[in-house]
Amino acid sequence: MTSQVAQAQESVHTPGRKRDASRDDALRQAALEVLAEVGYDRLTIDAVAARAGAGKATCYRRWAGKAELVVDAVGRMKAAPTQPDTGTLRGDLVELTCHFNDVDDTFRTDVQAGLVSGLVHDAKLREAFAELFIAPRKAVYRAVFDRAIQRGEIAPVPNYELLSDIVPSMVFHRLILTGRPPDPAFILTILDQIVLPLTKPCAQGEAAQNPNTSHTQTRTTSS
Amino acid sequence: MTSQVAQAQESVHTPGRKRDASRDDALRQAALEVLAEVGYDRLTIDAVAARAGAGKATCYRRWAGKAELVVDAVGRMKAAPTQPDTGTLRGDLVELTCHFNDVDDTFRTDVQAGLVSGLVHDAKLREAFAELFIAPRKAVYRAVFDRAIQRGEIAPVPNYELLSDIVPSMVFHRLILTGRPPDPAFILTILDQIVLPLTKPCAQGEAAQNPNTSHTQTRTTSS
DNA sequence: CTTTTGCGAAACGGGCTAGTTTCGATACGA
DNA sequence: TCGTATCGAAACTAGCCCGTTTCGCAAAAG
Repeated sequence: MTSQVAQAQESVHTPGRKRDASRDDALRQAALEVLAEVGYDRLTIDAVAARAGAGKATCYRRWAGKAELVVDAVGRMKAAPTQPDTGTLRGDLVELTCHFNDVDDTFRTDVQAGLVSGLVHDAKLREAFAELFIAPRKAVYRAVFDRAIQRGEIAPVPNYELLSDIVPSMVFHRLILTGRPPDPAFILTILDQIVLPLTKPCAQGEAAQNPNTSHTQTRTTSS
Repeated sequence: MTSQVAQAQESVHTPGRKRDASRDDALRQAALEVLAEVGYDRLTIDAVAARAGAGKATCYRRWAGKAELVVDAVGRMKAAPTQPDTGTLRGDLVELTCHFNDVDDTFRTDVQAGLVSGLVHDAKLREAFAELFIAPRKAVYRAVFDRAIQRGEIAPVPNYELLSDIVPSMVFHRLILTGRPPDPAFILTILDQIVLPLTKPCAQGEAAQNPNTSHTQTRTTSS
């Protein structure tokens, strides 16, 4: 973006001290930590620079401002890697959701929650978030469902994209509204009571439309 | 809360000019509008007072600060009233979700989105939000499901609370991450492909556990 | 009329933040 | 060695916001 980048790549003539690449990483890491702790809108360049043990000038020499720094830092976070293959759909989903929501490693969750306050206003941040968190998640979910289908474990699901959004949506909802980090038991409940039942052939999309052809089997009295 | 309230109710002796009740409403309404437009953390008392055509002193004479004003204003919003009774579960849910998410009236949605930036940090605001938005929603959902059960339309659902969170969660997720207001088609898709299928008896909670006893009936070939 | 309070408007002090600039020290190339 | 660019640190300008206070005026009670 800035002129320094072009100079660094095109090493025409480079007098003077070289830029310390370790400062880039330190600042990015500090930005992620501050982001996780106080959220996007309360993140200040001063706090990031201080945590990195760097001067503000060093920071502004690399990024134009807060938005660019955060987007770059979030963008370079190690994307969720594990493509689980436990042999069962449930096993894959459990590992997947627990990993994506980082039940064990709270840092990624905190970063995600910290970004929320910025997502509302900043469209650029929203794009970066969608590309860096949502898109890879969707891809992994697709692979897991496809493997289960090829395995013959479930019938083909036309709406895997919808299914793969259930857990993240409900965890996100819970996180913002209650302020509590994702609970493994909560995730398992969603999986066992919502997602997995929907993969059964009897519940494939053909709902309602004719609500009066119902099953009048159970009343409030004893069955 | 403040001493003025006690004085107003207990009219012992009230010298001087009376407080203009219309200023309360004007300030609350202005607060909601600013909240919907710029969000909680970017809301300033100055902006609210200016929009209400009032002085800041008038505002601070009634509320201690930003948090109290917003909580009071949100709390006095007309709560979702319509207890739908269309005769079918699907009809009730459609009316319910579309109303709660205000497909037609975007103001309530904007207020909700505007609150998000404050929910992350402010626990008090989170409690108010939960009490004023979540609790009544949950109650209405419960009534709708209960009526469907009594009607014999569906089997008793032990997890109505979980089911009633699906639509709001996914709409919320979509709202924050894409920035787009809730789409009626999206809501209908969730209802018909997720919520309603789960009310069928074959999909009642007993999922997975034994993934190998699967139903190897349907392959990718024609059924 | 006088007193007391509410009203809108404006100003003020204190605090926080962004982004720039300065300073002495350090590292690199010519 | 000399020039240049980076480094951390700090000072600095400018702006925004909060919460309080002041001011002139309007209304209600004695």
